[in-house]
Amino acid sequence: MNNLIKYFNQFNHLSDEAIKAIADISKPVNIKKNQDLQSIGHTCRTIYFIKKGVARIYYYKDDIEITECFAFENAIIARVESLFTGKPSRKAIQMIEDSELIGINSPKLFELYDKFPEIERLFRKIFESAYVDTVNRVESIQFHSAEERYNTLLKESPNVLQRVPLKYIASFLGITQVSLSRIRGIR
Amino acid sequence: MNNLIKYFNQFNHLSDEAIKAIADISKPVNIKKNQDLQSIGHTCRTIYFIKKGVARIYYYKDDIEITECFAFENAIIARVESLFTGKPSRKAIQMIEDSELIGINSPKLFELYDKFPEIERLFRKIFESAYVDTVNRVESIQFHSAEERYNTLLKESPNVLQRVPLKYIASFLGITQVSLSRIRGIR
DNA sequence: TTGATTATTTATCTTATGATAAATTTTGTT
DNA sequence: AACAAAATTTATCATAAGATAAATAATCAA
Repeated sequence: MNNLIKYFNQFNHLSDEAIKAIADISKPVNIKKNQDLQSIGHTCRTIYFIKKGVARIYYYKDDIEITECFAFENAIIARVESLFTGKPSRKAIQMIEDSELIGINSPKLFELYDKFPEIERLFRKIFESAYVDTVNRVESIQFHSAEERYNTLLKESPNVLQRVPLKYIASFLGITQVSLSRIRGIR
Repeated sequence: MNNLIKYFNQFNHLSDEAIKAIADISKPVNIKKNQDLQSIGHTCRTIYFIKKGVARIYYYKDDIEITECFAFENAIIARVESLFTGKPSRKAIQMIEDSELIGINSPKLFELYDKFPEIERLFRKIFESAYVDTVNRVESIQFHSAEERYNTLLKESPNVLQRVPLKYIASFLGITQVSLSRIRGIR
């Protein structure tokens, strides 16, 4: 839990009582490389914190698999379009490496919001921050070339190449694997 | 305020006291067609509710103006990447028609969160919903052709063509005005 | 270690969109 | 109404990325 508490403190300080309440609805999850953590069609009822490993969210469009995003250590991952709507998700979360996570039961978490406004505030701030990241991502896709996006990714996550297969990176960038290979070949 | 309260109730019911507290930090704003509501370089300290009119958020990339999004009646608009970070925004909000808005002072709103958890919850839900919309927007840009995106926009906002110049729609779709004209010409 | 599978690169050809310029239409102002 | 300015369309040529196929490289399992 230690890293998780450190992560929380970046957003909002919690009382010991609140930390205990979250610990009570959390449990460790270990998962092997290439396994799905959550599968397509399943409604999101768990928010995960990544202690170790790399995650990606993916979905299918016309039978082609598309990676929506990656998440690394000391970050939270969830399919928010299901978490916040209660609808089944068309997306899955897969762990790209052998991974250790902490799963927080989200229906129980939302119940805690009533008793602990500090917990509601914490997650409000976490998701506001994730929202800002997503807004910035729209900007990066909307009017940057594939090559610019590739270079930006390398700058922001220098180790992504070591840890994530190129085929996943390609669809994340919005291009085919062949195009990515061409862009990489230029230099 | 009536429509605003109706809008709020979609997300979270508020007590009369909470409504009064929000009313006390809100004021009407009227603005002429094509005027900027908030300008580039200015830090977002107001959240707007649109009673009448159409808004867009825009910014510049390499001296080219890009429209990030539109907002119509009975919606909220704010430059969240500034609202939530406190940093000056590289973006502006412009009203595309003569408009009537309600401006809510955001520093004061955030202070209300301490006294009224119900208000914090309301805005948490409002922005969670906006976050989900943005996640869906990433998906629409990431792997759909310009023509698909145009058709989706028409389906989602059938009256956008009547109210918004095509040059704004083009950059919103991530293409040039000339390309949009070509796509429209096909049918 | 070997063979099979999967990932990545390279090559060729096609296509959607960009850049630029010019023509036309619409809108706004006097 | 008439002019000017702005928005939209049309045309031409250039280019980045898609589709497909095949070659090579890396990974995995027996």
